[in-house]
Amino acid sequence: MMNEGNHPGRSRGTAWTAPTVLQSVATITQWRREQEICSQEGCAGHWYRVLEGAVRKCIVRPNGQRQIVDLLLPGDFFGFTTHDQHRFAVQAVIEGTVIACYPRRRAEALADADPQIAREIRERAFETISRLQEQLLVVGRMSALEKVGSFLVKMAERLPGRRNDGITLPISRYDIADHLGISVETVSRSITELQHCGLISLGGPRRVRIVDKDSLEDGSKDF
Amino acid sequence: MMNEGNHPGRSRGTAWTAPTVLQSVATITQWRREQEICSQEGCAGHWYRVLEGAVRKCIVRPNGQRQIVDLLLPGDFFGFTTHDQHRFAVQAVIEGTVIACYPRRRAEALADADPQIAREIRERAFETISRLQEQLLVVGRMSALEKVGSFLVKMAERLPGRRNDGITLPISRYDIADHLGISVETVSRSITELQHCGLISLGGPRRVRIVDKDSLEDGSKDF
DNA sequence: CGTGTATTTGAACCGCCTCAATCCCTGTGG
DNA sequence: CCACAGGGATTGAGGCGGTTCAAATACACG
Repeated sequence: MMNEGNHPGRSRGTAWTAPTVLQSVATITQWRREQEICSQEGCAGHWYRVLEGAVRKCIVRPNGQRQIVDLLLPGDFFGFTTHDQHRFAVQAVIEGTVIACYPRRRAEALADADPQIAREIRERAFETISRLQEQLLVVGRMSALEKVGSFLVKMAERLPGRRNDGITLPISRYDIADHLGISVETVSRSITELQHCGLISLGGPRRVRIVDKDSLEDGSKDF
Repeated sequence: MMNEGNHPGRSRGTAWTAPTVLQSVATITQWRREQEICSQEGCAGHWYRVLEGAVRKCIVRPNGQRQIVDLLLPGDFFGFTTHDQHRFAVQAVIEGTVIACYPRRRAEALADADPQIAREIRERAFETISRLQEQLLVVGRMSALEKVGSFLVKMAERLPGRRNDGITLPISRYDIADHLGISVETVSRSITELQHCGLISLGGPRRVRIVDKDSLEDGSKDF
């Protein structure tokens, strides 16, 4: 939407210590808000990892509906695909998002040479599978309250902000809406209602603290 | 629901030629309708592949809502997980479902010894990732008509029934409902409506032929 | 032929989407 | 410093779509 000069800056030695041997073939890049990542080169030839910030993988349908099929946070890999990354747009959500990029050919050569590296890549792929399954559990809920509630719990688990002093959502209500397949207004109303029920507490729109995790996940509470 | 005598029969040399070197450590088992697969032993220690039939991975919430988080068809792998297969129930959907089971330890040892096998497992994991992403695109739709339409298209692509003489759905309307996060009645009504619009044609409840694939996927049609 | 399950259809209610307006916060420029 | 603009977030009102409850139908199996 506001993406012209498309050459990201480079940086070395970011805050995130990447515990992977793939490090040796990685290129670290930094991206601006709403900037398209790797879309022009076809994606299929590289694997990626988010080191800082947040990334969304999305698609816009002919109707105009946008779907955010995946939301990547620090530590998450993406680009694990069999064929071409067909129709997905990948873009940085927040300013200063840092991405590690691994050329697929070279990474696979490393894996062929060292079983330990092969194991690690396999493990990362399995993590991706687990993450997508969790996401299906969230999006597959029937009521908006359940979707938003379980989404917030999942985010709290994935975001680094430890010890229950709350998290800072990296994405807007609009993103949450397109991620869960509901409207922005419903997202806002749901969050407000969850707050009134005492299941969460807010300190600003993006600051969320999980109060009653179990009720949020079950969706079985009286509300 | 109807799962007592829990010892599956064994069979060798099924119709499905499994094109994988993992074959050497595979145990082939056959399962009855609604039979629980591998749930008691904790799943985490094995990888699986569907050779015939169909398998669902699901969860039942405290509310009583059942969610089918994954639907496995012939050729699909499952059990690619990092930790324990936490809370999922895996069960055969149709009679005579054939599963290949690979002990994780032995399979990983094979991968360590042969980069080619490691590549294959990696590729299978990537296929799983692609499948889950496709699924997220389907359940993430906003209208029931779009969900059901794109679901049918995806099933037609995945099921072996080649040449557009139609497919035979391996699962019931109830399964589709719990898979898409909508009610059974809505599934039925959606299918009826898609038929009336001429986007699909039916020959019995389970026999579906895709007529207008593009309109089904876009969901942008006049309806 | 009876029983149970799967599927379809109907009717009423409610949740969510849509459209619209308002509020809030941040940044910008006079 | 204030005015203004713009995007994000919230709130309100109305209509539609989907859930729920109920019943009818179709079909397989013993």
